[in-house]
Amino acid sequence: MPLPSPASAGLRPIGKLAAATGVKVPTIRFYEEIGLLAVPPRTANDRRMYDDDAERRLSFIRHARQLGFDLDSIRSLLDLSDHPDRPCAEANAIAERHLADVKRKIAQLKALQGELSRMTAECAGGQVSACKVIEALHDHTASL
Amino acid sequence: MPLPSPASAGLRPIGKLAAATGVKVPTIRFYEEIGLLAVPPRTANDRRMYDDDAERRLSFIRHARQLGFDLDSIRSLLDLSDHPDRPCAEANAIAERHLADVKRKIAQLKALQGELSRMTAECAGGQVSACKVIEALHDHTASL
DNA sequence: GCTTGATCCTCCAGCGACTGGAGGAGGCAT
DNA sequence: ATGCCTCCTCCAGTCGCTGGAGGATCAAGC
Repeated sequence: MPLPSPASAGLRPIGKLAAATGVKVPTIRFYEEIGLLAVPPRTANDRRMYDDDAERRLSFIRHARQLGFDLDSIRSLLDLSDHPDRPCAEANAIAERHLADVKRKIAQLKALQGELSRMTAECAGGQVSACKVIEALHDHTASL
Repeated sequence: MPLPSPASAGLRPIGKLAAATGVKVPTIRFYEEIGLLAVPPRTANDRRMYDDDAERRLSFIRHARQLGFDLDSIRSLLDLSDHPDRPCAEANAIAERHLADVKRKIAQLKALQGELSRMTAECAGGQVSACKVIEALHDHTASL
């Protein structure tokens, strides 16, 4: 047996957790601060020690963030994940709401893309006084 | 003649400017604070008074914001707009950089859209324990 | 002239989701 | 024992606003 510390199976410090999950150290502390991640046990010298469960939870958060969910939604999703007996309608609703958001943003960005393409395409590269980009921005009749 | 105030042709207070441009009053003050909008003259009682030029400048900023330019880019674009003799290459570069950014974001969001669609489509509406949404978030092999 | 309500002023805190730095203590490897 | 790495806390900054407190002033109606 390695050490007589209390049930220290596979505990790692915050840096290892960060490396394992791809979440930066300050971000992990931030998640703890806002109550998204449980307060972990500490060593005698105040170092946070994390188990596999914490890693799973953090990975969950990371995936959700990569998918663009905001932290409040993730809070709800984690809560649901902790209660497998509850109906999954709420999880679905959160995901679909987010999907609708994403679609809306795509539409918006495509409109921007169109505008910007037109602006840059028309610019022949002379002086600012003839610049279509600057002109378009001065134009009151912007089609947005 | 209306008033003997010094050359007060078409000056309006901040609220009128806000109404005319669609930019909120605190935002106008914010733009002034960060040096994007020139410090306007004040009345004896400290009220800011704006002329047509200020309105044109603010409209320019607003259009640029609607097109998604960040304030630093807008600062540069305004600067260029003030110097019609300069070549417009820089303006073009700013617009094209932004366009590339927009395209990148669209691609990213489309990937998200795909992921989210798949997740929600597969969910049959039972319990959380069988929820594809929650499952996908727990899954380590997220395809992003 | 007086009252009422709108507008203006300054200052400051907050949003979301982190990010990074200062300043210091502790741990690990040679 | 040396030296570097990691950890700790606290705090300020990012971006582009937004809104509120608390107070002064204006314009219009009566």
